[in-house]
Amino acid sequence: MQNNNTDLRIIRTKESIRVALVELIEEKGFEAITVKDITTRAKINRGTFYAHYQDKYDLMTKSEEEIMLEISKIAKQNYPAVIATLESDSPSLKPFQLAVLVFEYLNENNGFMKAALGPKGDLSFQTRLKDLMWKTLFENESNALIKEDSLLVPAQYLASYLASAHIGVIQQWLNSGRKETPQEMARILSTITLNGPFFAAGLKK
Amino acid sequence: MQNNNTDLRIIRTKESIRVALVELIEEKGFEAITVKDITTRAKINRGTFYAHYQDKYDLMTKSEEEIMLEISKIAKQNYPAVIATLESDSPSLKPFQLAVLVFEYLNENNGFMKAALGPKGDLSFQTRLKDLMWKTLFENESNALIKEDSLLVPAQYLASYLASAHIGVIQQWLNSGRKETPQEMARILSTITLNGPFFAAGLKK
DNA sequence: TACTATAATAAACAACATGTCGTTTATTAT
DNA sequence: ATAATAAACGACATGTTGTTTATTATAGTA
Repeated sequence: MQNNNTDLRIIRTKESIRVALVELIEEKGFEAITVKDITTRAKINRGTFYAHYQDKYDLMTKSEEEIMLEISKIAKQNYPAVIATLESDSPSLKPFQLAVLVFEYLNENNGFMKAALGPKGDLSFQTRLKDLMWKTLFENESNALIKEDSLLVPAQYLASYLASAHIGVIQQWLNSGRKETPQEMARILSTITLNGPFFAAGLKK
Repeated sequence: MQNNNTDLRIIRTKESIRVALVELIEEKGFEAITVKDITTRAKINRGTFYAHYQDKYDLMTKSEEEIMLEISKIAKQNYPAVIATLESDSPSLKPFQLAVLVFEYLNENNGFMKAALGPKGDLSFQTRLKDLMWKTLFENESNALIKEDSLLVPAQYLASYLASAHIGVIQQWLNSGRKETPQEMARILSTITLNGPFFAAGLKK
């Protein structure tokens, strides 16, 4: 009796499907891909694909879930410390460290991330990733944003602003060839957010 | 000899196609829509659709171009004044006024905007809209962002940050039922951007 | 009002993608 | 060695696409 996770044939098949998927998304975009494209590229029979996944959306969702889980772990393990630091007087170190971890993870999974977050990527993934960030910022039990009584704007717009802005910077980094190191990107993102975009631009003193 | 743009049959047909498109995007998302879906909903023959549009992407692109053109006009007419104000000492009035104009336009075209920018919308439209903002911020001839010599971060990340953040707030507003007025939204967006997100949250003094 | 150009229609077409079969072959675990 | 399982193969019904045909309906005009 073989195990689903140890049978070499299954591992090989799924691996080649994943590789083909990433390649094809970068080439023609997720929506333009057919199941036949994937199986031809992966050199497997079309029937075999359907033995493992319901359709291309099922494949994409399952690939995405693995990524989301990892990012979620990183965020949950580090977010409370970030907020605590922000509430203190020197909010400069911890947010930077969390950002470094995230950018290092993105860097390692660059192939999939670029494909999924790029202009030909998967809108539903981008939406879910934003939701993850949004909830981390907004719905967390010990969250400063919703406890704070001196908010100048509604908290949900603050969360949307931050979540979209951060993902926008990540997309720019991925699509322009990741020329900066994860450390440098973490510095950039922290600088803009902590100081405000116009201060970071030198347009406000 | 009838004119392409005045024949009532053509106007009626195109109008019903547009209405059907918006409805269907909200229901099942743009990518899941078939040409048959559109023509059934619009109560026209499928052949008639192909007499006016190449495919559903052609239809979407043409609908989007009208929107983009209007937004682009608003931005181009008002952006120089915004930058001029930012370079002076009291950068608070003009950005707000530009934002009001944009939010009023979005409010008027709420049906299409919600469909196209929503979670089931069109990724390529969102990408192009960001590009439009990005270029307005970054590539404009008389642009302070690229002239400024006291930048703390690379200008393209600043532009990506701002473009994504703004569209994120717009999406949040559209998807949560447009409870705030365009004026209120303009205030919210201006406040976060001019002061920085953490100042707006009261987390930074 | 009656005419005529043309838009809209119904119907059929080949090409292709989808998802599902049953059968055969190859590989794995015990 | 053998039972279990995955992969490959070919075939099938179904649905969508984009195009084309002959026919009907109608808007603008003389």
